[in-house]
Amino acid sequence: MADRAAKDALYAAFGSIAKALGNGHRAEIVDVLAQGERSVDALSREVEQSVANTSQHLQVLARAGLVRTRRDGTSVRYRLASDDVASLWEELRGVAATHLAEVEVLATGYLGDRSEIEQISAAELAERLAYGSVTVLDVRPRSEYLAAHIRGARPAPLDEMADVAETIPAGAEVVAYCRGPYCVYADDAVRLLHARGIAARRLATGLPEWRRAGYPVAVAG
Amino acid sequence: MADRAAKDALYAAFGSIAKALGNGHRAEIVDVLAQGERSVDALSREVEQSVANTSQHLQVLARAGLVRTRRDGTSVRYRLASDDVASLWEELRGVAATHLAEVEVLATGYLGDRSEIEQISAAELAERLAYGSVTVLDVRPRSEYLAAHIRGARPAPLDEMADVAETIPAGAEVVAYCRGPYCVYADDAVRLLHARGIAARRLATGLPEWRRAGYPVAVAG
DNA sequence: AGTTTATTCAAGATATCACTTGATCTAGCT
DNA sequence: AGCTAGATCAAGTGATATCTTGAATAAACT
Repeated sequence: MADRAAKDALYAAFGSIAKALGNGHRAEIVDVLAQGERSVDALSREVEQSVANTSQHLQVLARAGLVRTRRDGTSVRYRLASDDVASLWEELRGVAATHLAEVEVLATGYLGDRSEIEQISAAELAERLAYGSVTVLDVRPRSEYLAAHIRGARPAPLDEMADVAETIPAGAEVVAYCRGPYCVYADDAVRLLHARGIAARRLATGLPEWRRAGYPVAVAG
Repeated sequence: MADRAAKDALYAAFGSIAKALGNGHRAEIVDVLAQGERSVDALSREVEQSVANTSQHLQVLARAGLVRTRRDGTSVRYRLASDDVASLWEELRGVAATHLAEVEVLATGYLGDRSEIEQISAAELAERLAYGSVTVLDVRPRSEYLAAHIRGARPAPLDEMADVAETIPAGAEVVAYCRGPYCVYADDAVRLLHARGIAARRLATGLPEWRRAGYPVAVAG
C-alpha cells in the first residue's frame, strides 16, 4: 500500500469539491449560475443573502475550481467553470431526489401540491417540436429568455402570462418551462393556464438541462 | 417569490448529499463501496480508520441516503444505495480532476510518475476484446475478481503477477485494470510487466466504471 | 441462558464553518 | 486626481464536524 498521507490528501481533494457544494446557499448559487453569469450584487439579491456573505461563498466555490470570474465595468461577474459543473449539480440534485425521502416533502412545501401539474420530458417535447404542433412558453424573466431559450419558444414572463394566454388558440397544447425541475414559475404558469381552460403541462427540467442534453436552443429575439 | 424558508430547506437538503461526500474519508469509503459491499470492520481496515470512526462516517452516508445496510451473520454489510451514487462519485472525481489543478499533483504524489504508464479507454478495450486479441489482467484482490470482472479477463493479483507474467506469450498485448483511475495496482502491474519486456497498458478507469458503462462483465470462475 | 464479536452510542476536545459587522480595496467614472 | 459603487477582507461569535475513548447493544453462536 502506497503512502497513506498521500492517499488521504488525494481523497481530501475530491472531498473538497463536494464540500464546496455541501451548503444550501452555495448549492442555490450554483443553481442560479447554471442559468448564466451574474454579478455578486445581483446574485446576493437573488439568493437573499448579504453581499459579503455571498462573496465569501463565491470564493469557496472559486477555490474549489467550480466558478470563474471576469470583470465587467464596475462589477465582477461569476460563472460556472464549465458545463461539467452544471452536470454534477444536476446529478447531485437527482440523487437527492431519488435517495432522500425528505426532498419530496420539502419540494412540496416550497412548490405546493404538484399532483395536478402534468410534466413532459425533454425527449418528448423535442419530438413534439420537431414533428407535432405545440406552443412552448418560456416563463423566466425576459433577460434570461434573451440570453438563450428553447428554439421555437415564446417569451412569457409570469407577470405577462394573462396577456399571453389571450393569444393562445382554443385547443392548443401548451408546454411551459423555466429554470429547472424545482423552479416555481412553470408550475405557476400551468396553474394559471389551467384556470383559463387551457391544456398546459410543464417541462420536467429546465433550460440548462435542455441545452446540455443537446436539444436546440436559440439566442435573442 | 415563494417562501424563502421552504426554499432554503430544499436547497439545504440538496447540499446535505454533497456534505456527506465532502470529507476525504467518506469519499474513500464511497470509492471502496463502489467495488462491492463491505462490513464495517473490513472497511475500517481498508481505509485505515478506527472502527468507531468508520461506523460514524457510514452513518453520515446512511442519513444522506447514499448507503444501505444488511445484516450478514455477525456483521453488518454496507453497500451503495444504487448505481446513481457511484455515478455521482465518478462525476465528482472527474470534476475534481478537470478543475482542481492540485489533484494532478496529489495523484502523482500518491501514484508516482505516470508518464510511462500508457492508458487505454474502456471503449477501445471493449473493441479490442470483441474484435482483436488482447490479454486482460484483473490485478485486484482475488475476492473482487470472483465477485465480478471484465468478461475475458484473467485473475492476476499483484503478488502473483510474477507467475502470471511467465505465462504471457512473447509479443502479446496486455491490458491491466483494477478498481478505478486512481488505483495503484494497475500502474504497478504495468511497471512490473514493462520491466519484463511485456507491452502493457492500463485501463484508464476501473471495473465499476466499466460495468456502469454497460460493457460485458462476468461473475465467478 | 450465557458468551462472543461486531457494531453503535455518548461524551468531550479541537478544528472548521457560517454569518455579521465595519473597514478596506479597486477599477472605472467624472 | 479624487470619487463612487461593487467587491473583498478581517475579526469575532455561535454552531457544526471530526476524531478519540470507553461503555453499551444486539444478533448469532455454544
